[in-house]
Amino acid sequence: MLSERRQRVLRALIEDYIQYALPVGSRTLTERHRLGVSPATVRNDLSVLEDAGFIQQPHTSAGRVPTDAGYRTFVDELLSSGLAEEERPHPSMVEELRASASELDALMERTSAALARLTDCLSIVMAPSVFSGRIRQLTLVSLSNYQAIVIVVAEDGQVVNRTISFTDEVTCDELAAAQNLLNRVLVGQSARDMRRNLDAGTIEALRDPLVQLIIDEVIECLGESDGNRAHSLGISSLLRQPEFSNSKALLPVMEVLEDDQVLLHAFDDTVEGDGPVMVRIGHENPTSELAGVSIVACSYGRGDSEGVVAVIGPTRMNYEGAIRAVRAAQCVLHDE
Amino acid sequence: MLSERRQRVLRALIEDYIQYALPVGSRTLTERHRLGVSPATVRNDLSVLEDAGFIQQPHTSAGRVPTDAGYRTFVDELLSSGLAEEERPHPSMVEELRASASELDALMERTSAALARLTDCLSIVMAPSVFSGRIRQLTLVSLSNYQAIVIVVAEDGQVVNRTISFTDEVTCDELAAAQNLLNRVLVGQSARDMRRNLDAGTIEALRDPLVQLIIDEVIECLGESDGNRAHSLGISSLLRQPEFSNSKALLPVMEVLEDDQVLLHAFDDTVEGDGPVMVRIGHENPTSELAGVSIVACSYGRGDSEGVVAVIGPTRMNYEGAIRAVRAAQCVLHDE
DNA sequence: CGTTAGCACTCTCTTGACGAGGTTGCTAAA
DNA sequence: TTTAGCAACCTCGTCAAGAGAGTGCTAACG
Repeated sequence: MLSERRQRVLRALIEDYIQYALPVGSRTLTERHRLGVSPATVRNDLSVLEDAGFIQQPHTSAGRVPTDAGYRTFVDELLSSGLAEEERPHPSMVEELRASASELDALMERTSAALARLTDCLSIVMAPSVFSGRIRQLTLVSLSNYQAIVIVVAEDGQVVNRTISFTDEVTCDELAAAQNLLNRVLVGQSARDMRRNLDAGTIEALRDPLVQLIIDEVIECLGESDGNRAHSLGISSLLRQPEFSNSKALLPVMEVLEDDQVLLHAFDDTVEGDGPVMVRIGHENPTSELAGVSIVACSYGRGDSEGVVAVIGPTRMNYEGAIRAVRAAQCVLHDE
Repeated sequence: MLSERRQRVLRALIEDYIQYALPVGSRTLTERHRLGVSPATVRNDLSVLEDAGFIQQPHTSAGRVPTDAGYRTFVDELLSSGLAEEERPHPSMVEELRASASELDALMERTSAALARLTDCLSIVMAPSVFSGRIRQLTLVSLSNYQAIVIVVAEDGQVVNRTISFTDEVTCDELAAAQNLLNRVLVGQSARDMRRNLDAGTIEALRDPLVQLIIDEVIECLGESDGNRAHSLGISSLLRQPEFSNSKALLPVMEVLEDDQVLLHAFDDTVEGDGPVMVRIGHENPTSELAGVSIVACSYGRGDSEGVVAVIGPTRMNYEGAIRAVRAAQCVLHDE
């Protein structure tokens, strides 16, 4: 266990490094913080902290830099103390965003933009899963005798659509009949439910091939669209950070980000429910491509279908600000 | 006017520079191309080409590098000769993509991915404007007595939606009545038409405040969504290019790209109709942020509403490949 | 007159040396 | 346990020198 002073030293070092992005030495530390001890003492402490794995030197005779483990204790301390739940974060942001966007997509987009601006990080806002959410209504629109669009409105107001092609001619009347039937049977179910029922073969009416085709397409479409409803902004914010000034450092991150599949699963273990904020630091990330960045994320929404809001930045990010901002975004998106 | 040999020299230099990304000198040029003259002669030619503004030296005693004007003549030559229209580009790509995606959004996404991969550039695919396209059908879905979703299906199958809030209670019956009325009056019109008719006050039935509110929202929604339906992929491709190895060079480009407004207007002057490919090189771009990159773009679609497909890369991009790929994408997206 | 060879010149890039600046670890004293 | 002092270490910037690459110029050649 670290003595109280050594904790203070670690904390001071991390704060300085977050601010200046340069290795911090013992003298600088005593000058910038009222530690009440001499540089020599701090040097001893730094040596202990290094042995404990919280900090390291880029090379002999440079200052120290926090390790992932160092950030981890820093963040844990933050989360357990100063950043108490009761603090209402950025009330202006919440109001402003709520007022500006009447539609979920727009709200997500603006929230993402605000998040990127506030944190100087990349931000990601993923819509609640429409696959696990219930269906409110289903509409079929004929494009021709061989094509139609199926539009699904989810319980929470999200809308997804898909074009269906028929091998045989389908009249408008048949389409209307199918629409009525499907609405009677499917409303209130999720795609997950549908798949289960379909496998079980419970419902007699669904034997009709047209209806079956449409259901298949709906299920597939709902599944696919989960990956596509992510807004991400703030690459330019990342580019401004010194750790990404050589773009080689950014490449792995961008590769992950441009691959929907990876992105979709990057937050699988985000705590469920309107829960606490998850912070993953550097090598704590599941994929090696993300070993150089930290992710602050939490889910939002209620019940079956939850979205994710997250920021990604260098491990030297402002964790306090990021956690605050992500909490605020969670508020904004919660009961829209 | 340049002599035939000097044109060959210019072309050889540009091809080499595109390939190796290093300044090219006279000796290298004679070694890599069968120019049939000595380095000294090439030196004279290079001097002439430099005076004419087609190439420049990064510093005395380096090789030469093409200027924007140099690329311009190179591209004009390409467009007028080797890259004849009749050449069917990448037939496998067209087929593969067409088969894989039943929905416009998915097709755009995949086309964008293929384009980025093929060209090693950033690719942008923008959906046809739903603002200028005609409406096929309009659906209202009640969320509560004070909220509803309006879903607009465009003639070409695109679907956009928006949540509307009412100040006074609106029953399902009222909503249904409004839906019927709106479908009778609006189908076949574009948002542009609507605005005109609304201003003129031509149609008596539209005096109803609920109907009027909905129309307003529809028009606004269609206008806004034009900016949001862009798919862009390939940032990682750009990051791999040596000109963007220091990310400072990428920053202005990313800032433009993350600003929907700018992006929307970046292609305003793209030739209309299923027309030729537009190439804008470096400083030919309207905004100074894009002075370091080239854009190869063309529009696709027919009639009222056209989309745009484009790639953005360093001025040292493979113009031939990019033009081919953009044409192929135009084919893919044309009659979907 | 266009083309070519030769040569001096220029500029960058790399290398090595050197000093300045900053930080550490150690030791001995308070 | 804390502190002051000191030697050692490493990086970074500058500087000089040399290699390498390429140019421009001049004079000769067909």
